[in-house]
Amino acid sequence: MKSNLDNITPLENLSLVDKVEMRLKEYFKVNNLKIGDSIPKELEFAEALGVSRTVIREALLRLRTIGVIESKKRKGMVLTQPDIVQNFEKAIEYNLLGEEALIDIFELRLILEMGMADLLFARKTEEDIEDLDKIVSKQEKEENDTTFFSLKHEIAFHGKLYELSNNTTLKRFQDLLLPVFNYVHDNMPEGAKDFKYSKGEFVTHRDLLNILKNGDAQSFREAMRNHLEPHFDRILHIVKS
Amino acid sequence: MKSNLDNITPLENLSLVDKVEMRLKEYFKVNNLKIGDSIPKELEFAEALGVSRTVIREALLRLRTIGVIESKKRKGMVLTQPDIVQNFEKAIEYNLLGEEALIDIFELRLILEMGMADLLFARKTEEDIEDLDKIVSKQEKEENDTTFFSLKHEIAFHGKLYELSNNTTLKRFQDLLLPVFNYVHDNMPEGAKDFKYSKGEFVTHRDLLNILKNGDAQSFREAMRNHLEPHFDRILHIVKS
DNA sequence: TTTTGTATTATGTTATACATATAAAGATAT
DNA sequence: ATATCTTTATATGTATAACATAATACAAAA
Repeated sequence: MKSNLDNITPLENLSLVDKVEMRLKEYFKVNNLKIGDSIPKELEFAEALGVSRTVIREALLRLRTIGVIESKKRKGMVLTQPDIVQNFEKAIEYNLLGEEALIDIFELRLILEMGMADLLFARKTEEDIEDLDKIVSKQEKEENDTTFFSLKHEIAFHGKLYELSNNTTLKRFQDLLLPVFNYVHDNMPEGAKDFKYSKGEFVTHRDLLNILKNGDAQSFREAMRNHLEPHFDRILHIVKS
Repeated sequence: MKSNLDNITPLENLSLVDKVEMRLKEYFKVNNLKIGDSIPKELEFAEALGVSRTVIREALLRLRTIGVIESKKRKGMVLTQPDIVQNFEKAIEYNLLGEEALIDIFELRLILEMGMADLLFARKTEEDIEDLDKIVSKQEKEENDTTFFSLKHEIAFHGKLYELSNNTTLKRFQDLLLPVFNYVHDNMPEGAKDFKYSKGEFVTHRDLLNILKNGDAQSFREAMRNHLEPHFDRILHIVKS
């Protein structure tokens, strides 16, 4: 007789709260509840499901934590549109992300900047261009004065690009990715600023802006690729565990 | 006497749990706790902060929900690496995302696919190419047989691309974005399949694969842009509210 | 009509007791 | 001495009951 433990499944080890949460999710689905709809009060759920109010509260608290419901005293609880970025944000606040996750996120940001060219060209407005112009001009002036490279301008320019995309989720995403970006930037090895660009010259924010004015998405992409080359160069040579 | 309510600020309206959560976060920071470290038990926190165990539990539950801590009976609680994608995932499961958020996410996916070319070329292996080849061959065969366009192949191919990136976060991200992608795809207006490509011809998966074999990142980007043109075309003409 | 007080109600908080899983120590067998 | 089986202590999980608090509705007063 051959023993095979692959065919035997462990009996589910779910807590009551886990089960209640599943039931709640099912309840929302079956009743086709939408944003703004209110749900029964805790005691009613407790009675209906035959568990204590404590368990119901814990399950509901989970939902509140991920932003699916909101509760108000006396009024009860209503379904809300979850803020998908917010949870991300909270998790990051605790500074518990490992090296690998940080690298992943850093890469993610490079990917986003490379990929959003089409959106920029489709959504840009005259005002946006003017704003960008101001940002670039200010940078040029200050850098002339101080010969000091400031992350501030970096953030202002690239942040504005995300704004141009007119994609709220994307923009908020980058807001949240900024600290990570800074972290990796700060831990940059010495001499990284003397980076040798393969094409010989560096694409500046001014260059990018000009392309945004008169060029097309494709040339913007390649210019951005050059602009980000030092970062790409560093990242692409990291061997992940 | 002129009454002016601008100079009076509302006193903060935080719940006890809110405050406790802040204290906990501070506690982690001050003690410089890292992943794997264990934290005091509920009763100790309760006593130290002078609140009931319930409140502590609710605050800790929030942390557990976003994946910052894990708890085991008798053992206590330990800090864990938060799974940043998981929270995203949970929020989406409740089908409460509004039209605008869905569009944002759909755009995000297009951006990712456009932006990851460099990563693909830096990380691709012989095996990856072989796998992709199998996927494409299978698709070609089945489509010849049935003349039936299947999302299955679409998912297999593009999913594999994400895998190539060797970026776990990115890959998991697209896993989670798939349902949204399908949703938008399913709600595609009739006739979208007869889309007229601006350059006259359609870049197939086979074409992309060949570029991945012998070409470079830049040409891959432009090929991908063509491949995704119907999606871009649709998205870029949506006027957001 | 507007303001102010009052009752009501659902969530927020406290307290206490018990259930349950499990790590750790101790006992037993090999 | 090692392995396996019991026991025990313990921190989280669940239940119950009571009270606090804030927001709402509604009545009373100005």
